Amino acid sequence: MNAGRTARDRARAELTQEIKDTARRQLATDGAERLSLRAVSRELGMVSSALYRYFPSRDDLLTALIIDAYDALGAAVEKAAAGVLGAAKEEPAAGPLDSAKEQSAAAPREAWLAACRAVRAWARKHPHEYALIYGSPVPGYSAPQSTVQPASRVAVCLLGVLQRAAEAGVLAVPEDAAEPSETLVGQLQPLEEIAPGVPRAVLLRTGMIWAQLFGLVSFELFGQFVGTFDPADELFEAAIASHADFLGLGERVGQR
Amino acid sequence: MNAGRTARDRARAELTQEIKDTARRQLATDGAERLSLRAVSRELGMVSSALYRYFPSRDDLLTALIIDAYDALGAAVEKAAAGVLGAAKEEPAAGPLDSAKEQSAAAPREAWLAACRAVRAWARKHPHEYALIYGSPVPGYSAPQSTVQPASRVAVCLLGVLQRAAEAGVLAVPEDAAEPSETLVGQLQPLEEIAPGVPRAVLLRTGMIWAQLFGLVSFELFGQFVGTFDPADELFEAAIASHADFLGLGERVGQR
DNA sequence: TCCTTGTCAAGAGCACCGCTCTCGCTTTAG
DNA sequence: CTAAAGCGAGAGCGGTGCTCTTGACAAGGA
Repeated sequence: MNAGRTARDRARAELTQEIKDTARRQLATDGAERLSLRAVSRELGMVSSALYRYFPSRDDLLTALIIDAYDALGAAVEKAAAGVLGAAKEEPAAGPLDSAKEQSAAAPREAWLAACRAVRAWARKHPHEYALIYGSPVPGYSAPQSTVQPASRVAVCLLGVLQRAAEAGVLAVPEDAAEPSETLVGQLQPLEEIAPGVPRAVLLRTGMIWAQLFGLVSFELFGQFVGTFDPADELFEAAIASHADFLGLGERVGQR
Repeated sequence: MNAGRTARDRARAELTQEIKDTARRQLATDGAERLSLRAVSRELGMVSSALYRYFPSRDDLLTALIIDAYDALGAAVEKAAAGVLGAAKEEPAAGPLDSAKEQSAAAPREAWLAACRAVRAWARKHPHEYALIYGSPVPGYSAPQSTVQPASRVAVCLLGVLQRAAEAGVLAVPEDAAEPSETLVGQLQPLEEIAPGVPRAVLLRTGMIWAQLFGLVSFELFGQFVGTFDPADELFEAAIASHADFLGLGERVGQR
């Protein structure tokens, strides 16, 4: 990490980070639209043109912030899921066998719920960064290829939880789930590669739930709930519980 | 409508509409962020300052466009739902009694699905206007009170479909639906006033589904599905079908 | 009929924006 | 040691939202 060979390299890396930090701070106070290179450079005590040595354009700075945001959210969600799964894994011999089996059955569901809660918590903590990545895309701006890998981290993490559940044998394929059509099977291919072993019907449902999870968070954050579900805590809890049921992550195995 | 008393009033109304139309066109091509008063005035052949006689600021123009967008979407959804409900109402004596009853049972579900499809269709047809109302909120801008009524049109329409279903006795309260907590009952109050007769458990689920529906549309429109559910038609159909089941709008009454 | 009153488009101007180019200076690499 | 590359500063271009002033014009009362 500190492998900046020359002093110039180190200075450059530091200043690049400093620019991103100040930009992120301005993002939090004024929003993405009002983020201005000139204001950032002013706050840093340098002239605006010097900033172009580090980011070729305003959009490139935004792209860097977008990638950072995806990564931060992904890390938060991964940590939350791993926390539950790891904890359940570390104490397998705590109680009698029966209780241990129950625990390992409940762990994936709890990990799923924890991941969903982490998405909401991170979004509420960094609303402008969330808006940057899950709000309307910037007009002329089209997300460069470099964003797709960080962007997929949350989805990959959620799929990982389901795969763990499938491996542990606690993923009950919902009985009323229709087998996906031919077209859908093709579209599910990427998901299948990420989480082999998860039934296609569940993968399809994961696709829906994935989008819908962010729908809930976005509605809360963007103010669509004011007047009704203003603190959306309970609505969110009810929703992600029903999601877990819908995916076959029920603690009551086989139900529904 | 054409009650513009003086010629001046009429000219003013016309020009106001013309400004909105031009702005909407620019919105469709360049996005909200790049919408510029100067460009609008240039296209209209007037000087930029003259535009401030009609809209006190850029944000006010945006507000007008937002309200128009909410109204257009609301009208499209209402039309789609009414089309199904009206059609089912007009031919009650087409077949034998048994068939007629089946039809009236299926109508609310079809109306629900039609409304959801109308949301998606309108969004795909007017992506920038959709982004304006369901994307990230403009930074410093907070939605004025005048937007909340148009904003609620879609939700009211969806609730209306459910109420019709409840009145027709084809809304099967899902058996595994938990009764809302005290807090939630309070939050559901506004929904209850809009759609009296719909069970609270269903109202709660409607709140979730409402947000989740727009989550699906947003993910598709904002490019989150590229690489997987690229034409999202089938995913969307599967999702809204599961929504209808979830709400108790099943054609298979009582199931699930 | 004239004259007041209010509305209008136009223009100049302010402060800000993204971005480009040139100019010296310093650090690096050969 | 020298040439090249990287660096910050400054000037400048065309664009933006917005304000203020000015003069033309139409409507309505005396």
